[in-house]
Order: sequence, then C-alpha cells, then structure tokens
Amino acid sequence: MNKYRTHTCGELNIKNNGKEVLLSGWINKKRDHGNLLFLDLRDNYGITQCVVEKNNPNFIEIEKLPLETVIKINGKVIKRSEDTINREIKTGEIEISISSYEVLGATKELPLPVFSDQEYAEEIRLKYRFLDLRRKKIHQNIILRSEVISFIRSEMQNLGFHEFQTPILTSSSPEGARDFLVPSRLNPGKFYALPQAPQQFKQLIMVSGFDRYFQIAPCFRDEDARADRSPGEFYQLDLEMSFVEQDDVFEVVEKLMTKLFKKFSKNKLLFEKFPKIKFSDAMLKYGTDKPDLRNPLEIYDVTDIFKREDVKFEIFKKLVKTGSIARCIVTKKTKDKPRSFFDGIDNWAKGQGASGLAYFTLEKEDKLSGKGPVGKFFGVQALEEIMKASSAEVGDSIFLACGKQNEVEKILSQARQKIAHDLNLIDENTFAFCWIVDYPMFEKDEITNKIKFSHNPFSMPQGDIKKLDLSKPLDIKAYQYDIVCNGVELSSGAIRNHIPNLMYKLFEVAGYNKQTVDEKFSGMINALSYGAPPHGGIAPGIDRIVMLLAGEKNIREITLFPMNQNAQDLMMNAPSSVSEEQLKELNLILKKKK
RNA sequence: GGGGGUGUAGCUCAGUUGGUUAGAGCGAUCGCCUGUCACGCGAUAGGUCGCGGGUUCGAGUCCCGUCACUCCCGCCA
Repeated sequence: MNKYRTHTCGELNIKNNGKEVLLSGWINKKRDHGNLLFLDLRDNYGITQCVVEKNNPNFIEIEKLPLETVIKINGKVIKRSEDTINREIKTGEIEISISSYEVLGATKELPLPVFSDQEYAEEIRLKYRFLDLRRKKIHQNIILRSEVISFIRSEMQNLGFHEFQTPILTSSSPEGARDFLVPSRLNPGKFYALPQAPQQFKQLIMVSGFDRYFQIAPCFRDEDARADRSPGEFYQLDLEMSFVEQDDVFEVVEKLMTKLFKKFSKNKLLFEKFPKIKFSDAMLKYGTDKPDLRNPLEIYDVTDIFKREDVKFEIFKKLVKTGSIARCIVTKKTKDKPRSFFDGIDNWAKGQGASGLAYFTLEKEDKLSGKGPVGKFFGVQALEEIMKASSAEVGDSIFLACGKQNEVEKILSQARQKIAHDLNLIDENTFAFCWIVDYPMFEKDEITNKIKFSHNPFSMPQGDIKKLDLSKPLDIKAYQYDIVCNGVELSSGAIRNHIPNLMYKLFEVAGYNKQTVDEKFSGMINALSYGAPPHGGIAPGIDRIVMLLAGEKNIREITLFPMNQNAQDLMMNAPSSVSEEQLKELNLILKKKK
C-alpha cells in the first residue's frame, strides 16, 4: 500500500462510505467552529472536506496548521447529511472524519493567497509561480495545454507524420528576428544561435526523404513581448510535407484544427471548411491580414467619391488629390444611436493617434441626406454613389477615414473591431478560422526604399517559374499562407522553393549575391542541389492555440514558467551574471557599464 | 527606442480642495464559537505611502527626476 494515500482528493464518494482512507494534500481552507473544524484538503484531482471534533487529541494542533501546509490524514469516509451536501464539488456527498494526521511539508507565511479568485500583480505571481500554479484556473489551463499537445501528437501520428528533434544550438541567420546567441568555448569568438524556428532543418528532413515531419518545436526570438507573445521562447507545431501543393497542407491542418477545437472547446466552429482570402482582399475588406471573421463589418473603398463636384468635404478632397485614399465602415441600422456612440468612436480613433473618424448617417425624408457633422458635405447623388460602393442603406451610418493607404488600413482595422465590440456584433462563443493566401513575394522597405522579402525567402513564387518577370518583383505572388482564427495569427506557412537557381535569382532581387546566399544558407542551398522533393509546410503556434481554447487573452495564463515583459524569470533569477572564470573560458570580455 | 496605465500593511484596495495619530477586507497572532463550505464574533500586531529631490507653515495628495510592473507602437522573415 502507498505510504501517503489510498485515494486522491477528487475520487471519494458515497460508494466509499465507512471506509478507512489515507489522503495527502494541501490545506486549501479551514473553517474553525471552535469545537468543530472543517478542513478542505486539496490535490491535483480535487478537494475533500475533512472534519475534526474537539474530542480528537490532535484537535488543537490541526486547528493551528496554516493554509497550504502539506499533510497526510488518516480517517473514515462519512456520508454527509442531506442538508450539508456540497453540490459544487465531486466529493461533496461525503467527508472524512480525521483520526490522525502528519505534516509532510510545512509552510512559511504565504506571499499570496492560493485560495482566492482574486487577480494579483504579475510580479508576485511570477516570483512565486509555484504557488500561483496551485490556483484552480491556471492549474487547469496548464493541464489543458498538456492535453492539447498530447492530442496533437497522436493526431499527427495518425495522419502519417513522424516527430523528429532538431538542433537547439545552430547557426545565426541574416533574415528575420534578432537571434539569441550562445558563445562557443571550443571555437573562440564564434557563436551558436538558438533557432528562431527549425525552418532549414525541416526542409533538410524533406530532402533526406522522410516525407512527413512534425515537432512540438521550441522557437527562440529575441524580440519585445506583447500580451499574446512571450519574450524569448515559444512553441510551434512545426510540420512539413513532401510532394504536396498548398491545398494538401490546408487539408491536413483543417482536419487537425477542427478535431482539436471541437474536442477541447464548447465553442462552435463558424466554418468547417476554412475560407481562403487573398492577402490583397483581406487588406481591403478588413485592413489587416489577420481578420476576425466573427466580425460582420467590412471596409469599402470610397476614394473616387471625393473626386466629385457635389462633394464639399474639402479636407478629404485635398488629401485624395495628393494621392491619399478614403475608405469607410458601414454600420447597419444605427440611425437612432445616441451622439455619444459616434463621438465615442471618433474620440477613440483620435486616442489611437489617427486624425479621427468622420461619420454621418443616411436618412431619407423628402430626399436622401447625410445627418451628422460631415453629412452636409455630400450631395444626393454622391450619397447614392457611396451607398452603391458600400452596400449601405437608409438608416445605416458611414465612418470615414482618409490618408495614406497603410494608415487608413490600420485605423479602420482597429475601428472595425472597436465598433463591432461597441455594437456587440461579435459572438464570443465561436471560432472563425480562415486562410490568407497569395502573399506578395517581395515588398518595399518604407525607410530604405529597397526591395525585401515580405515573408519567407524560401517560399515558392507563383506562376510559371520559367517565365517569371523579375523586373517587376512587387507583382510576384508566393505560395505563402497564414492561418488565422478570431483575429489571431496562428501561423505562417509556404510551399518552399526547392530549386537552387530560382532561389539565387530571388535572393538577388532582395540584394543578396550568390556568395552571400552560399555562405549564409550553405546547409540548405547545398542540400537542394542534390535532388530535393517539392515540399511545403506550416507551423501553428501552440501557445496561441491554447490561449484560444482556454479563452485567455494573456499568454502567461497558459505558460507554466513565463518570463516577464523584460525577459526576466523572477523565480529563477534569469538572466544572471556569470563568473569571470566562465567568461574567460568562453573568450569573452564584458564592456563596463557607463 | 517611444506613448499610456499602475505603484499606500504579507495580499487586494480606499484615501476628498494639500491639514490632527494614513484606513478597510483577506491573511497572520490571540481569544470565543459543534455543521461550515468566502463560516461567524471580538482583540492585537503589521506602513520608508516605489525611490530621490523640490514647492509649502504643512505633501500619500502638487512639481521635477528616477526605478519597477503592465498595456500598446516600433520590432516579431
């Protein structure tokens, strides 16, 4: 028999009535009546109420045990009377009458209470993460994460994928995020980099003939944190497949995601077959390449309206003349909304750093008119044109933004979410997946004006690769795609370019000569020269998937031991200083702080 | 690198126009209480008001600087 327990704290019920049992766990809560003491014992599996009476020789001692002490109790399962049953917990029909106890782990005074649903400052939660993790909600989030990962592993295996590990110490790559560097002792002055993703390795696995690979892969990027982005490290479901086209990758991922989200969430899936939206359409209709499709609002281009004679909105007209664009969001049947609703959105936009959102409502008494601050600037025919361009009807309202394309896209994409939220248009109990496809291969760097890869330099360009017109690089589309759910970008993926000559050409457009490519991507480019299969893949972010399933908005709520915003582990004291000895061994000298 | 928010007891927070000895709940300690499940009641301890400077007869409160945490922008192929 186990020395510590015969049962867990979550399993005893009426069927065990009268049984002598051993339970071990934490003291979750005490209710002391002086001559009668209730004690809730908690472990990973649940809570069991234990009871001691004054006549027990241990009564005074048990009464004094602080919360969160780990104890073992010996006692008898007793059926509770009908009026004292607790329906909230699994073990609520019984309680344990304690006959003896033993302290297994004493506790100091707690820096934060475990028994509480209150919110606590991150700093204290992260420093005492082991206490924080005992709390119900986060404890369950972490278990959910574990189960999600197990499920993914078994499903991927069912789909014919093999899991492989790839190196953690690898080489620095010139594109992309900042690398974490690790100095090499055996090669003084040289550094390893932690992988930003196993991108090159997974392609090498395909060249090695393994056909279908996946990995729950740790990825390291030295970039600043956000609520939905851990500093430093995160996990991807990295996968790659040989002899496939874009749709083959989509099929695998859709199968996996629908099964996963149905299993771990009660929320409905809005689409079983995920819609495919062209990047350019997404930017026009939603102002972003990660649209929340639960949101019914769309954006319409109305630039041409401001070239009309019967439009007197001079600020916009002037901007349009100098190359700005004008776009709008239409809200249905909002003519009776109070002024505060409209001004609230205008003020919110100003708070976002935009020049605000102009608005008016379409009304018709004798004739069509625009009601609201800028409504008077539009003639009847202009209003009709706006209605045509934006599918608006009488009673709807128009929110307008004008400026440079990327500024308008940005503010309207945010406004789209803000307005939908204010009007309560988003069903929180659904998941809306979609694919964003047809990304451009290159884009212009706004500061340097140089052509650069817009996403992954290893992506395959679309069209006939023999007739590819490299003189117009901005027109080239790639077999590059994103999967998005509820406005959260889960992943990017691509069909890869497995043809070395084509890759050299594309890199040249982005300003890398052959020699640089050979040097920086030697492993890859060399491998592709020895018979590489066409291949492609994707890498959905595990953390964000679990966030969506857990309904959390902060990635730390689904991460066991996260770092804070400054990439410090407050519990382990990382990063930390190292000894002179260690530095010497690594051939490193630290610059003195000024 | 930039912008916003927060910082008062172990924890969560209140603290008015600058004005006596800075408060509450939870937790801790002590006492009372035999059916609670956020048990109840009473008492006690617990404070460099993030830190530094300034204005003032007087600063938790106003001003300047600084630090920490957090959210956002930049960044994240």
